Amino acid sequence: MPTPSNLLKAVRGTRDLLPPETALWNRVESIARSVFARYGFGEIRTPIFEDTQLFARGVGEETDIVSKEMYTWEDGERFDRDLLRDTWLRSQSPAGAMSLDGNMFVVPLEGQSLDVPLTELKYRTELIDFVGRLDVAAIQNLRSRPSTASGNFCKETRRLVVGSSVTDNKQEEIDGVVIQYVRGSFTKSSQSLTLRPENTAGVVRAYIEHSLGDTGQLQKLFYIGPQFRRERPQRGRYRQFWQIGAEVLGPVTSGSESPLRDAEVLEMLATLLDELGIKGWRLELNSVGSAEDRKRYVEILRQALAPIKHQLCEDNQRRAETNPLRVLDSKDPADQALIDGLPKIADYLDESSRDHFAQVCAALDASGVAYSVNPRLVRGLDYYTRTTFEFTVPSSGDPASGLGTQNALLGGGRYDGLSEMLGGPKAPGIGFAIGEDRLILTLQAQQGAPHLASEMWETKLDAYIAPLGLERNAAALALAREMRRAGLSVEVGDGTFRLKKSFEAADRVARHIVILGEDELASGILTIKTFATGLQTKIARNELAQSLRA
RNA sequence: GCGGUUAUAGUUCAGUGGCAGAACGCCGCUCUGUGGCAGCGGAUGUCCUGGGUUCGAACCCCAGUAGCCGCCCCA
Repeated sequence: MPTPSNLLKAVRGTRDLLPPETALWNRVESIARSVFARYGFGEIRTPIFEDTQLFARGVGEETDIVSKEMYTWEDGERFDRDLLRDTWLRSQSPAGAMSLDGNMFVVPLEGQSLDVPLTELKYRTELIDFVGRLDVAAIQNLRSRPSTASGNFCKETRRLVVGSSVTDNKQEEIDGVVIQYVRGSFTKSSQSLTLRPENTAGVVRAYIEHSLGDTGQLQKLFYIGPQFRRERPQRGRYRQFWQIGAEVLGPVTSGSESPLRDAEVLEMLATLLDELGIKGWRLELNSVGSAEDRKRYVEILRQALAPIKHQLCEDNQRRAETNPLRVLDSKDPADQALIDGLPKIADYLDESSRDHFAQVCAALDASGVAYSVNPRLVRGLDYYTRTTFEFTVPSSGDPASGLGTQNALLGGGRYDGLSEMLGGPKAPGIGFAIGEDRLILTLQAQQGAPHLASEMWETKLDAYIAPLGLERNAAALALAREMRRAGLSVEVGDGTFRLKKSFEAADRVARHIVILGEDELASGILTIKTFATGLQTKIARNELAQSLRA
């Protein structure tokens, strides 16, 4: 398709879903709703954007999702330059730098005029008080100076500020740029918001906010909706993607911690995939233990990796440093033997976690749900504890997949500490999220084009009304209203169409054509033709709906 | 963020320096109130954008943008 530069298009990583494909989406969602209903889940709809802190604390500040893949912006930002200038004049300013009471800002050493909009000021948290950000012009200005900042100046500045607690009049210098931090008491001027990158944190936030735990009841909630991550698009990965997910959580006394809940969720997913008609799915299961188990294990893993690291591929060497758990996920064939020799997390679980996992497996065995334990299955999000799982379909190379290299259809796990991480009461839980985009791709690949064609066939309308002549248009719409109110699906043509054209149009979209000409209007006896049989009959207007329904 | 690849009609695509093309779809006619078939005719283009080379560029060169696929990472 030609893509002229002045044409507005869906932005990178987003797309339009059009009929008839949307029929498939609706079918998937209605099957999901019906399964969830049978397991006692109710629907929850949380906002599409939340306070950035929710994801920073819930998902994990150090995860890739939070550190570089979120759509985040400052909402309600205000910048009153006159006020800033006044406060600056009143402040004690160290030589070569400018200081603003209650704010942090950055200025080149040579001392520029303050008329240049050097800073934007933002309220962040109580601890940090304020975060300054160079505006675009100022960054370019700094970059063009030979002895000053490099390309990641902005990132570097942000990290320094966010990561450190600010004391009065702290000052530092980076590449010839003085950064001055000052405590202050500005009123709140903006809030950092983020498009949700996943929905579990939002659900738990809502659970806390509405004191759902106080009901004493186990909460079973499902959601269907878009999520957002700023990733490079790829097969089955979009920047706005859809997830179907569910969460089971509640106070311990409601049984939320029971391994039965884990098994029930897994068994429900098996049922859902079967009812959707997904073929060849596999359930992979593991336990990552408690938060403490995990921390201990990561340390042990790090130590085990240290002596053999140099034998691993480049990617894994890096992972060994930054995120040892990811080494376990590596598919590099040369490294498999070494990876198999690494300590297994199963050996470092405490007794209750081990026992929990054994009971989950026993319940699955009893319900006849097939699974395989994958000791290497670790999840990227910080909040997971104990049970983690993934459902996959046959991977790349297999045409039945449709997913390319992304063979995970859904993933999830237990998150016993998440509520407390967000400042809520103890509320153990387990949940999952299905990548709906991937689910659809898989269904399309497995069921093929004939399925989609039949989907269209089912949506053919009951009738197409062909008015003959412009004078019949009004009567045609009136007839359509009558029939639609009787529950029929009807399309109306236009009186200017030649009858031949009406027939062609009608055959494409409807099962019957109703001819509405002068004779028909006068007599009240309508002419109906059925496309499938080619039979044409005359039917009294008041018997029409009845006859077409048959 | 990195790599590969692609970009021409509504769609799928052909076109390796010399008039902008095919198939399907769309519109019309053959056929004034009867579709599917057939024949004939027609309309539709920023050849992704900008620059360069050339008498001449959809085509060659440079840069950019976007799609797709993969890597990183992750559901």
